[in-house]
Amino acid sequence: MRKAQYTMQDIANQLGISKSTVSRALKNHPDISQETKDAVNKLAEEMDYQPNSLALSLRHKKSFVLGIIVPEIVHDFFANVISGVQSVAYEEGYNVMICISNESPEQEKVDVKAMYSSRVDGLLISLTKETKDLASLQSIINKGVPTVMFDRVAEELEVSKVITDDFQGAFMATEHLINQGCKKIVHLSGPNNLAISKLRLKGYMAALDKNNIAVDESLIVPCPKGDLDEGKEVTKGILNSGLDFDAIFANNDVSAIGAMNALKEEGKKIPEDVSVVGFGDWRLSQLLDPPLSSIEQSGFDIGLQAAKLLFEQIKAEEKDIEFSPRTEVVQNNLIKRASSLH
Amino acid sequence: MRKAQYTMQDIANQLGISKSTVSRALKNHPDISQETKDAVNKLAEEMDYQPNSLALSLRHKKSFVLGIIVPEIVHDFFANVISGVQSVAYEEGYNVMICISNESPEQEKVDVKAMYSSRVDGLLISLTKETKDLASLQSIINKGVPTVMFDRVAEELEVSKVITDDFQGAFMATEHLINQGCKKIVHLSGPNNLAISKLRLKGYMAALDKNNIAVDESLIVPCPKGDLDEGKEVTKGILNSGLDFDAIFANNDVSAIGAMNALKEEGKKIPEDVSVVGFGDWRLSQLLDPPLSSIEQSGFDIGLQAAKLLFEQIKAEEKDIEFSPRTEVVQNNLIKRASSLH
DNA sequence: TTGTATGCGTTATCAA
DNA sequence: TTGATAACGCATACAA
Repeated sequence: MRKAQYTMQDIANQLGISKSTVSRALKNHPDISQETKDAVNKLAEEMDYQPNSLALSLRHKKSFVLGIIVPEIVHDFFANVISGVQSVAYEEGYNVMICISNESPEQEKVDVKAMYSSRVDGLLISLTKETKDLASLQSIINKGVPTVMFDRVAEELEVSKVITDDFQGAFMATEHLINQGCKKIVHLSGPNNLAISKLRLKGYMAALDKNNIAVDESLIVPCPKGDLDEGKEVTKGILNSGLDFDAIFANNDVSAIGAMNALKEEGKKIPEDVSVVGFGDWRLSQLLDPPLSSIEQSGFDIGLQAAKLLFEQIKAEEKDIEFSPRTEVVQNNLIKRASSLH
Repeated sequence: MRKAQYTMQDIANQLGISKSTVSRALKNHPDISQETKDAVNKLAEEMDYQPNSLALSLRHKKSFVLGIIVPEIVHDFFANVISGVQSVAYEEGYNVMICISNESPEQEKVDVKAMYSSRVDGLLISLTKETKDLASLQSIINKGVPTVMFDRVAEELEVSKVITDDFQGAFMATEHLINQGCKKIVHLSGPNNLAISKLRLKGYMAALDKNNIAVDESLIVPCPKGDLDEGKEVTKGILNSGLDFDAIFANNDVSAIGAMNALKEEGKKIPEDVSVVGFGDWRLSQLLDPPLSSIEQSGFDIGLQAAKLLFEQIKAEEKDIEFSPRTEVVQNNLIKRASSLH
């Protein structure tokens, strides 16, 4: 049977004082005599007394818990986000409660309600791919729970958001290739309907433009599925078509790997014959042979920024200051190839 | 300013009834008239009333929260464990609170205390690599919090544990190679002082033994560091030494990739010339070219088993039944190579 | 310097 | 069928 927890009342009884004195002694209240404090602290130590956060939270209407809802967790990006959030939460003395919506909008709704029931002091959320109904999220926002969306955000909600800079990342990747001397850069582009695909394409074109390289439409090859086989096939296709190119900037990390595999099979050397850069988030870039340059969507930084933004809001609210939602754009990082650049 | 939350008292006031009636109506208590129930439910719906779990927890001395402490989260294995735990927790109507000890024993202690302060109904923990002092963990166990350790467990604690079957996994990997016709199987072995290395080596030897293949000591090559370069160098070394072999079973996934890279550089075909199997946990096995067979330490299953074991214990305790700690061993899975086996 | 009383939101016991 | 009250563990306004 689970032992009853020790409470302040227990300490008070043993010492023959009142529980409010114990309460004050434990938090080093100036009114309490050193003598009493010492006695209380000593006994608390002996009994291994641990305060009950639940009672505290109820009392203060503040749980010191942050909620985070992610679509999946077995994914470096989201794992990194959580890691970033945790690091900020720790500093602030907060705990983190996690829900995984599993890409299910229904689960997501349940999660949002659970977060409110747990009275989290703030909520971080990245939406499911299929989330349409924002009612439950809107509802928790209406209830005044500070909320920050990240990565997969909903434009229509008036909350702070943290997103990656897709344009800038693509720009960096492309310019990185240009700086290596590449002039005919293939872009494996993503689905046209996705905002991120468009932004990455724009970044690619902007970099070319800045460096006075004309955009060649035939170098922009769609890779909508973004899987390994597609990347491989598409790359073999352009190799066989005789298209002249000296680099590939892939919209997607998996497409990039597919492309690398195709290049190697066709006897091309990387990066001597063709340089490849991918856009994505995966620590295994360095396990590939040769290692792949990549534009990393820094999940950690996103988590960091999102959590900081959330705390700004939480603190503003505590002080009853108005807080205007804003959107932070997190810079991407170019993970340099381990081998030398040509 | 954060709006005040609605409480049962608010519903009661508006309806001119008492809060206890509201409480009963909301949980469909048989004593309450249908009329009242309908009125209460309707108003609760309108006000978007959400019960306060904190008050509930305090009242019931039960938080419906599971705590999980992992050394890191940006790691497929632990991410999978969390995923497995979540799936069980959801079914039981529990939430999950996560702490990341970041491989720091100090942080771990803080986390354990935080978990107790939050009055989690159960704790899952995988230790830091350097954890020596188990006092805080012992303390929370003494307080009667159901606890299950997984993967990195401490022998000396009398709690349930869930671990992977290293012997069986290595046995499977080796027999998989034998079944493909391999007879001279190199084993890239891990650090001698680690229990898992020994178990994997024993599994390798047992499989050979069962299949009447003599153990050749020269085929057992140490790869203590387990990094990419080591795997590559060691493999090149054995290739240059003229050692005759037709397969590699690597103790570690990264060593396996290093080995593959070396083989490819030396013009060996995989799996035609040499078959490779790794021991580890990484979804990218299928992104490699060729995809690598691997013995997967199923983090998800570990999480599943650990959580189930934990709930068994929680429920036994609620019913005041005594519960004896036990250790579950989770079977590994062999992820088959996508290409055909020879 | 310390004690008493009250409330946080909920449920359960006992009356009505 | 409903209401009043106490209790969960803690902090604080007010008394002493």
